[in-house]
Amino acid sequence: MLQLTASFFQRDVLQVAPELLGKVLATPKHRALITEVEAYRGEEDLACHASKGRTPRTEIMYHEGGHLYIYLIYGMYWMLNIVCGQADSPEAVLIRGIEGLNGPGKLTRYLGIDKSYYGEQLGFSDRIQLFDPGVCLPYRTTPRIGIDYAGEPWVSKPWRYLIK
DNA sequence: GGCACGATGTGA
DNA sequence: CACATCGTGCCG
Repeated sequence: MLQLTASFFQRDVLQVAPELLGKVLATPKHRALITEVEAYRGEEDLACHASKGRTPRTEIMYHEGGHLYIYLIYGMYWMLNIVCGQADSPEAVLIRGIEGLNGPGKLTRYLGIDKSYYGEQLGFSDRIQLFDPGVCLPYRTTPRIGIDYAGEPWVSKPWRYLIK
């Protein structure tokens, strides 16, 4: 199976996100199909952490696609994101679900992903890789979860993608 | 330094 | 529905 590398992610996050469905997320101990993702796109997207501008936390989102953006939420759960797009265009895909595990916090706990993965580069890492089984799966979209605070139009953008 | 608040999950 | 639990952004 071919490994996904930088160029795959260095495109508009809205194009990359649906294509991530069905890709295989691999660590030394696990291997699982991605079933659900969400797109966060640019400083103008008030649901995107980059809407607060460039900070130590969001710094990696300003790098070119292919890096991992990891952050802690509710003091308990590590969120796994893949940076997309070109440098200085802060975009990322949140991995929300893998086969057999729904929920972004559950999958990182299961895979053992934490802050130490921040900035890791897909294609160069030996702790985490993404493979392409070469299939395109039918999917549906919905608004993103848990971002009511962002308000319109962001709360209504159909930027959550799930395998049908 | 202090404070409010989450891109969540669990259990009553 | 309550709440655990802590890094981050923002204010002072």
